[in-house]
Amino acid sequence: MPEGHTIHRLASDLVRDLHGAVVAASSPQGRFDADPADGKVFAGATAVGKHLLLRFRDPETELDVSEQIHIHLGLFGKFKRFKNEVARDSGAIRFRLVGAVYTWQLTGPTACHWMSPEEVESLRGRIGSDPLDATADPERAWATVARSRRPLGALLLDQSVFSGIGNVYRAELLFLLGVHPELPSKALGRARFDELWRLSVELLARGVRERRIATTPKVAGVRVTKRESLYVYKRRECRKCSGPIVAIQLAGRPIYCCERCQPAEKLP
DNA sequence: AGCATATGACGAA
DNA sequence: TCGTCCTATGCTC
Repeated sequence: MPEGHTIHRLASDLVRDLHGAVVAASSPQGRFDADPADGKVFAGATAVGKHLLLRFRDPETELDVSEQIHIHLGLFGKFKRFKNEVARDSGAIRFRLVGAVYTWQLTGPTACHWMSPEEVESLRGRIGSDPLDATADPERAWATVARSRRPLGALLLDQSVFSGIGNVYRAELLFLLGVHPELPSKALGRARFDELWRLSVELLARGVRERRIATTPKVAGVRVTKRESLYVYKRRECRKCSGPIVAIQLAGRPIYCCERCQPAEKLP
């Protein structure tokens, strides 16, 4: 389920398992040149929106490998963890990292390749405000939101404006905000933008903790069931008003909303 | 066994 | 806006 929370969680799990360890790296599928990482020290993982960057160090020279592995899971990608003795060569494994105890296996990514420092810099430059990045600057997103006539529901999926938000989070965020997905972005206003950013930070962070997207409240601190974890995404009936949930095509993908709780606004 | 489906993004037109 | 790529999973027959 790769929206930003998945990638940030992945980065911290990889660091927890492998940081400082010499790793064996390979590409059983043969579609990636893992050799530059083989026998190197795993030196860190960073999530940038939905992008994952992996760093390595040469154990002899103590020098960092200047290129980093750039991974983007896309819609189908998975990066799964196994105990070393259980991991096996099934399916199309693009990239495998073996540490002392755990093996991580990547399948189906949209991207898995080496990136030069310049390319990494350029990637960071084109990625919008990331709610999961403590140093993120929401003013950058606001600058676009305040000017654009595009529907807000389209901007939320545009990774150069916001990053890490995907199709589930965008639907849930707009529902919680009570805003119709087709509202022209510039009509949102500063107060509602601030609330949108606050909700994004809160919900994506919760996604990292719970390893899934959940936007409905816990009852007595208890984790809600999967069925009850979302307000509108792929649902038929609104959890608040029991009205119908409609799916509108926006930015090429369906966005689910309750047009009673998220009324279209009359614009001046 | 076969098929529909999926939380993404890109390039061509 | 459309077609294309990437793969696993869970249904249906």
